[in-house]
Amino acid sequence: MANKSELAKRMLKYRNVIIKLKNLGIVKVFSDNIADTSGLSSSQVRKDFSSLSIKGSKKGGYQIQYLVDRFEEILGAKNEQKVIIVGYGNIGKAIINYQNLNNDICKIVAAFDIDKEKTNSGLDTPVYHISELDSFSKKNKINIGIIAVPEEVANEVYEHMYNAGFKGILNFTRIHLKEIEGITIKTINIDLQIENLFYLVSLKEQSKDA
Amino acid sequence: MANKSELAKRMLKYRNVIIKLKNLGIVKVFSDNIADTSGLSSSQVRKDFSSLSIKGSKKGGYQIQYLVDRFEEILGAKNEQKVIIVGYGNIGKAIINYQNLNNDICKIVAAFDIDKEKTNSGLDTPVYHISELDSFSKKNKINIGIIAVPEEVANEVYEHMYNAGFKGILNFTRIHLKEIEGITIKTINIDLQIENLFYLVSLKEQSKDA
DNA sequence: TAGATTGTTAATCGATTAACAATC
DNA sequence: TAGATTGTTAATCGATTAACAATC
Repeated sequence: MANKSELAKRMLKYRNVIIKLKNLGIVKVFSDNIADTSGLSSSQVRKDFSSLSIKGSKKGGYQIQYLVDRFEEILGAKNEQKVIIVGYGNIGKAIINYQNLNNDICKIVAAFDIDKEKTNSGLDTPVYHISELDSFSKKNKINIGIIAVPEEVANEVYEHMYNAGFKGILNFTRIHLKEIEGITIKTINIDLQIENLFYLVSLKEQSKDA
Repeated sequence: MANKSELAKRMLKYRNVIIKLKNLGIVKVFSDNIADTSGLSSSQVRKDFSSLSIKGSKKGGYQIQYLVDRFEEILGAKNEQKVIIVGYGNIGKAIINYQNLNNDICKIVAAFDIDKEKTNSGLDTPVYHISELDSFSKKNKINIGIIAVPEEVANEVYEHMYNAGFKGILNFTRIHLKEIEGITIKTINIDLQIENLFYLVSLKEQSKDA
């Protein structure tokens, strides 16, 4: 289960790293180089490449341009995609700011909120009332969205989006959204990560004292 | 390796979920309830609780107040902690906005940037020149920081913070920062998550067509 | 008692790593 | 050739799950 998702994550890492190496003017790389820059083991790099039918030459390593091409082929050309966000509170706004800057991966083309006071179609990222979500996403063929609403309504919004035909959701709330057949969910829980960091650091400090 | 970190992550999840259940007025829970709300299996909940010496009663489940107390004991009281952020560009600003809102976990008390034009000690979150990082963090006993600088300088900033005695780093760049003895790193790569989501969704759509 | 749930052990599952033959 | 690196298989490692005895 974690399988596909983890490999996919590594694939994206590989592509990013490879593009960076190419930009540095490097022409060929060894599994070791890629391992170092991506924080993985060389065994894993070779294993993944092998499973993706990416060929290297013994002794010669991998041609960087070939890698770039292969990954583009496998992952699809990297063209900007459109997403919408539900929830135009402070967090929603912060995400919009974060995302729409120096980012060629995706663009948040609209926000939706239940509060009519917040709607404003004159902004760079227009804000519509939630009741317009279905028609907007259908019209613009958008099926991936971000949830940045208060926890209490996260599941409700999730269901709404599911019914509206969304296929992918990026969840910024602390609530666990149960994955239903036909929809993929990713959760980014920044608070949890920070808490986790604090906890791990405190653990280390304790064990050092002991 | 992933071990400790994964368990820690689940522990934080447990605490969050348990507090929510308590706030709903629930008095006792079964491993099943916790599994559902946290997206884990009941086996795992029982196993984790067991390894944390958290006792339930057969048939009676777990007393919620007891759970709250135990987790507080284990994880430490949840009091706000201070962090700083390096990088006061758009992303840094977005993170500051995100973090300092409705969040009792941590507070970003200062930002640092190399650009003197950006320094401004009059803001809610004051911005200082990077040269003041060492003295500020020492004076305020801060050893956890966020990196939100351009990729090219991420490793440089990382080294700087390491030398300044930082113990934990939350990395918002796409660069892999190699963990050194004595410092813990968490990376939050929002772009990668979104890319990943797009990729997984497209995979599913393809397999459906086939 | 009958039914339900914990606590724990054993089985499974899968991911990662080690190792090395093939070979450039 | 000698040395180095891939590609792949086998071994390891650990995490998750299943199952069930204990027991409330």
